[in-house]
Amino acid sequence: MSAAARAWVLHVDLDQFLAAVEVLRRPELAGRPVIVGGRGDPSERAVVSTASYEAREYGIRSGMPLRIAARKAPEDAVFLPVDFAVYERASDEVMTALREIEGAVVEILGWDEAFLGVSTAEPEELARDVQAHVLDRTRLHCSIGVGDNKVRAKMATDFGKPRGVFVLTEDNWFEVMAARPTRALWGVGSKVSKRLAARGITTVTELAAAPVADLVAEFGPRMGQWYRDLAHGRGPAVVDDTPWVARSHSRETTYQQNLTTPEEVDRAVRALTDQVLDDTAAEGRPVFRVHLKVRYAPFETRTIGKKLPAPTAERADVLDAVLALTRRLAPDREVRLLGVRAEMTMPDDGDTAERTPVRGRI
DNA sequence: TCTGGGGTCCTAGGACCC
DNA sequence: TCTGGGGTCCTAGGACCC
Repeated sequence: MSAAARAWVLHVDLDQFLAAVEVLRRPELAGRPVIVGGRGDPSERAVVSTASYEAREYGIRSGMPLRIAARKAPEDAVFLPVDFAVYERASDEVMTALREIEGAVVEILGWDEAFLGVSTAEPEELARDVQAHVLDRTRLHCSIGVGDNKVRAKMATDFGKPRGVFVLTEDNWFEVMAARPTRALWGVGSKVSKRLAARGITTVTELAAAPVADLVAEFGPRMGQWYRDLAHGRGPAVVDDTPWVARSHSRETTYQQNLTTPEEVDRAVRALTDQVLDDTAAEGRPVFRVHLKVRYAPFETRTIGKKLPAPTAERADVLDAVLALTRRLAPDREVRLLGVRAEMTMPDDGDTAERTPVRGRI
């Protein structure tokens, strides 16, 4: 007799998504090291968005500066610019294919990944069917993590790459994860892993055994509990397909030459603010808070923000607020990157209450 | 070796009230 | 004249994700 059907979470993640899409429209690139990033010019300040598996053999990774990638790349490597519109279309096709899976609830996480909520007795078999269906519809390969919740499904995917399926549940969680560094957990980044290490916690096992009171003291009530649960592989299991509504829009630019004068910074901020306001205006939603992100050369990032006196759709008001923030910047330091973000009021309540659903965090 | 651009959400601590 | 303690709300800044 076969196992009874039960609820599972599948995490679908496209393999080398950007590079794969580029190879689809340029078949002659198949088998060559393909590096997608920036404007495709490896002499510019930009980073690798996606490297094909062939490029990864040379140590090229996402997030690596293009200049470094160029140094590592072999002669037949191809550098390509990021082409948002094309990936957007490919992503839509993938999500459409996923929604064709009978009985699946689809929660989109990003361009190239989604959770599927399913009920089945044979989750691995279903995962293989999903891979075949996505390949049939889009000619793109994906890896799938199968879990008894979102955390385990998400973290399982890496073990299945490329083109594989991996199952991570309460039964094998510690067998797989115990000895790994805390940084391997989804949501533990470099800062948190360092703070944990300072308290003698370096592995998943150590975090799982840490007194929750200690973690709450260090990280606050919510995150302290969350990190401990994470180390046990515990997490939410409900997949939610409610359409996503953006909370904010932002624009960022890294300048090829640093900005050295307040006038240059001013001009740059005006241009970025205009672009952001085009995005918020397109949604017809007022702005209630603005942020300015600045990266001073060589690499110190600061974020400053300001809530507006009242939500407004008036460009001049928002621009004034952003320009006021720029006056708080160090006048004598060179600026390498500027970013402007506008948080928008939600359609209904006019404020930040009722923040569901959530994308980017489970 | 030198680090993108798009997002979401949490926490500390001050302000304010009783 | 000098001074409580506790709660809640709000603002600003930062950490993390793909």
